Amino acid sequence: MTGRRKSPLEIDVTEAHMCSVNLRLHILSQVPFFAGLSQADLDRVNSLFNEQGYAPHETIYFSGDAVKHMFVVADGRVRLMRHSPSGKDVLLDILTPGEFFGSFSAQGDEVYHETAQAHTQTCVLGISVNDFRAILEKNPQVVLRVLDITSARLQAANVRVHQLSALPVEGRIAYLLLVLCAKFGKPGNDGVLIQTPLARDDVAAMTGTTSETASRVMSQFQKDGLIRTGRQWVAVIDLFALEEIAKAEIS
Amino acid sequence: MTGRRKSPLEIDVTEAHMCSVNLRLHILSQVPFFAGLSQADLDRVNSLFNEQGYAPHETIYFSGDAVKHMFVVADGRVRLMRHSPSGKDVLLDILTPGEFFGSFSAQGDEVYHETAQAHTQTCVLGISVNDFRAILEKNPQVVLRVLDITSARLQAANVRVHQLSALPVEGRIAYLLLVLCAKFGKPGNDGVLIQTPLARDDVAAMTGTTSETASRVMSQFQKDGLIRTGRQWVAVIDLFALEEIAKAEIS
DNA sequence: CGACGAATTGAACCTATTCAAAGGGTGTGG
DNA sequence: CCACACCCTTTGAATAGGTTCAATTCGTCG
Repeated sequence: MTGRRKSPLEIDVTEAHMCSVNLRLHILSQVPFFAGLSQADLDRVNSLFNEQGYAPHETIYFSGDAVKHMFVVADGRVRLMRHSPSGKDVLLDILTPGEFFGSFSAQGDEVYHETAQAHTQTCVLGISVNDFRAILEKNPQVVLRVLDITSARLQAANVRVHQLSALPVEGRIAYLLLVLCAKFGKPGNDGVLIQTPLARDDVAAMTGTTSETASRVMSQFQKDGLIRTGRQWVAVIDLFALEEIAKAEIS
Repeated sequence: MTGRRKSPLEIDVTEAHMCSVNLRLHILSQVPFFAGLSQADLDRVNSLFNEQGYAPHETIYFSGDAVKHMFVVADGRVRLMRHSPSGKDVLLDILTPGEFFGSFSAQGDEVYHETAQAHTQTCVLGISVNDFRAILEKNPQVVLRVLDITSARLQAANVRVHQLSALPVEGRIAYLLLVLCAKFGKPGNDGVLIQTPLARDDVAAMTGTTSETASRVMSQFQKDGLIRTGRQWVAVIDLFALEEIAKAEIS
């Protein structure tokens, strides 16, 4: 019935998207900062989470909402974004199973600073900030891991600041494709497919440009044989060439 | 002898810039994540730090250097920056006494991802990453505080990404001045003086533009009576107007 | 005072945005 | 199974915002 589809993306068409208990435990054990816990601790932690399914474009929380939960992606893709009154939204990140979002500062923020939205069919595990803080206070190694992850994200954010400040659009898009490739890449027939829906709008919102410009740049990349792309999908063919473009700053 | 100076900035002209033992202890006790320690612990921590003086523009470490120390600013101002091959540097932050820099992920990065440079006469306290990690492992509350600070910085970095993506230069500079005002502002005769040397180049490097454009924008701000500015200094007069300009697009 | 570095200002140029219209893939409903 | 409608994508042309290069002015310190 979908034999006509040209898109190489594997899509998940489950209905009410709930995850099995097995999947839950598997996911939690894969979350980097719970990796060190014993099976017993893990079971206890698991019982503190409750799950929730979301359809594409459904909002998990809005920027400005009071902080109540910390979340882990169990299945699907979650978008983290910031809004502007002008309507020009910024896409901070696309999260994949095992990644967490929401509040994770120990102090506890008052409100969320970004909006979380289901990007695909999604199952999300949530834990109240109080419960999460209790886990942090009881398990010092967990805090250290959370700190590591937060540091890495700060790192990545600074790279992005650098690029937005110093690189032209071409370079920023080239770099973005490399990052997404490292995160979502599945080697396929020709090139590495970025296994997530990815519209020109998304690329634009992640690189601080417009969908038209993103389209122009990516069309050029395709003409030059660096990528293959279609509606909502991209596959990277020539990683090395993209690296060169991302690194090349107008001397 | 400096009666001819027009600059309202208070500058520090000490020679070899070393800080007294009293100052050291005072600074360390003010560092947010050592705030909870007992006097005895504080003394022990203090003995693990060694101090170092720097003249303006001296480099504390280079981006790419192997990570060996974590630092705390004791006196003066420190610049954190990233380089580009093109020479277009990005200024990530200007640090003030009590703030820390260098590596602080528990895992330990291999190399520094940014360059630290003295912005003024500066005294810096350094601790080896091993010693610092030992403190983290012994004092869980300290880790929680480090996590909070890191989260706050991630927060700020994301705001910057948002602005670079969605705001025109005018708005970004207006916002920067507000941030610097909150951090360095000293109320004075007319307006709030930003108590740190601040060249047009610096403003440009923090907002992703050129010094010429920064100059044009700030000249306009001055004409409109929003700020007073001279060589290497800025005082903010109309906070509210700047907020309006900065908010023009931000939620 | 004199010299150097910082700031200003002008004009040409260029990148990326904006507005607009046409072309294509996807999946739904007939 | 086809056809249509919807949304994503492409492409074009005009415009604006910022950069670049260059020349001048100004402030600060020796």
